[in-house]
Amino acid sequence: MGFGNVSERRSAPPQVGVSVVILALGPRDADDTGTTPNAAHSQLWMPLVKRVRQPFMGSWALPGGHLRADRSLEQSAFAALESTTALHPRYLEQLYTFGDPDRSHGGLPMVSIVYWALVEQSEAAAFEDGDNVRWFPEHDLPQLAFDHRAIIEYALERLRSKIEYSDVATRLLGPTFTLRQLHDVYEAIAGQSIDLANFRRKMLASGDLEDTGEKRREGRQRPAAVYRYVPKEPVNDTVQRSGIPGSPSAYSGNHTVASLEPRHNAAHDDALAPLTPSAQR
Amino acid sequence: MGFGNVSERRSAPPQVGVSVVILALGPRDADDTGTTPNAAHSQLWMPLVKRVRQPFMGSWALPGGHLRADRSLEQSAFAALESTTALHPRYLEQLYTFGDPDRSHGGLPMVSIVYWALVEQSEAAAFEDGDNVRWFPEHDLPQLAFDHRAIIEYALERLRSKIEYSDVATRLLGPTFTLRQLHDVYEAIAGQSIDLANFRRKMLASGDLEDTGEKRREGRQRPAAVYRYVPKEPVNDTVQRSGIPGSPSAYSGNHTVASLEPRHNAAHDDALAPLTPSAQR
DNA sequence: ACAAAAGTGTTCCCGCTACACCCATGA
DNA sequence: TCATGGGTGTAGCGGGAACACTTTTGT
Repeated sequence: MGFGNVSERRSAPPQVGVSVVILALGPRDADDTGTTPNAAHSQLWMPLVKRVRQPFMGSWALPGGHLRADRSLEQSAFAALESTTALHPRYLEQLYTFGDPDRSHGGLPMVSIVYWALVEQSEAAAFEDGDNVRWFPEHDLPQLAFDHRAIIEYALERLRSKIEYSDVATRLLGPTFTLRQLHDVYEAIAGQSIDLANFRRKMLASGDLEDTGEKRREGRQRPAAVYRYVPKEPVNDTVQRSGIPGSPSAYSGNHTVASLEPRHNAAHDDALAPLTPSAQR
Repeated sequence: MGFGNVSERRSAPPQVGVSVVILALGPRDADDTGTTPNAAHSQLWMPLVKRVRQPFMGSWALPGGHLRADRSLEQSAFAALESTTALHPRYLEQLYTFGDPDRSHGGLPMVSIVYWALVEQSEAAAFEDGDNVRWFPEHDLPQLAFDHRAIIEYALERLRSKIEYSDVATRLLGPTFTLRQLHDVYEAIAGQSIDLANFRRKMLASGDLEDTGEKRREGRQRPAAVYRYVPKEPVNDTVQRSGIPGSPSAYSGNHTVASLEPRHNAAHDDALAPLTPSAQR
């Protein structure tokens, strides 16, 4: 392998890899343990892996993997996600590509194409921590390798903004949910209280929630109506090409079920949910 | 160099490069020539380069270049931009990273980290087309190589959304401008008419425009007040690390003046204006 | 019957739209 | 003095925030 001299190595292209920020809703009340002050609402958790080599050996880092020329970036991200955590995300979207020379801190210069994923609560709850993979709550992260701390912050920002004009919130829950559950998700992400009455009206007014007819009892009081996310947006499947954010390019492997999921309207910015199999706005 | 067998090549990492979508406001009325129907408002133009090799030889493509391990992605994007067009963008932001295996169409599998840039009108107007570099209007693009057409579409989408909560519009003009000029930009990007009276009020109400005291005559009637973009947002320069979207990591080279520019509030999505030298929001 | 959660009503305010209007300037 | 563009006024609509209220259920 080895490159020639220093200047050759400098003008050479850097290494490239994929990393994933995986987010899931934590259990409702882990705060009775006294660790967190008194979190009124739930929190987001994410799995991290322990580094076994320098630099940052022993620190925690985002799950990651390599790129392969015969796979899409999304597939590579998915592979990285699955290989370390065996989770099935309900949402997966490119976040940003990081490539600053000094982010490697002594390692090889590295360009990281970072994705972020949402996993539904139940699946995350079933996951057992191992020696080298452990879940951490958003507000109590350990020492992180490289610039991963900032990357996570950025992913959370993206989530916070995206919740306002897309269906990401529902991806942290199962396919059906009560308005209170959804409300909890919004509060967890926003980090502040939201008027329940107005929230409920706004959600129902959006027209994207369909009453399943079921009732579900969350606490031990009156059961709540159960809804499903079903956007009315007719889905315009027109000029989209593969590899383009709006168009998913379906996995070749058949991992990731949880597929026949809602489309959503891209009100504002960028990439949509590539996990969705059909093209969308 | 050559790789071994097919499967080795498949699992090998793909090539990586940078491309840039460069946008500038076109001249006010190129429509008298009869080419375009009767464009009420200005249009966006972008420079493209002609490909001189297969695949897509002879087609037009986005300006691009290589990555170097000793340069940030932004610097590489800037270099690519400057080497082909010698322009000085007033805005530069990462757009998306494309890496689908089949986007190469017979060439080597290629991951493209795409940036988009805004150039001020006057500079773009001064630019002379060459044999291999030519400006095209948004609504009359030629045959494009690879998935570049879709990439451009995506960049335009991003611009359209970003105009609503950031200062990108001003980056298509000089450092100072009249409200009418700004209005034109908005119409060009939105592609539709916007009530001037309300527009003016909204802009002024935002508090980000400062009256310079000057007057400027655009047509040959009453001169208009000249404004400067000066966001009030106090700029929180806190925990930002280099390589992270919000933090610019200033060019090592000193190209790109046009630097002491406004910060803006990141209302919604993702990367801010990395051209801005000071950290923001 | 009481507590807790589900779900509804009502009021106020603010921002955006539409469109009418007045003012400054040069030909 | 008239045309053109700069700039202001105003009435109405609609969505969100605040918060009081009713209904359903389990203990």
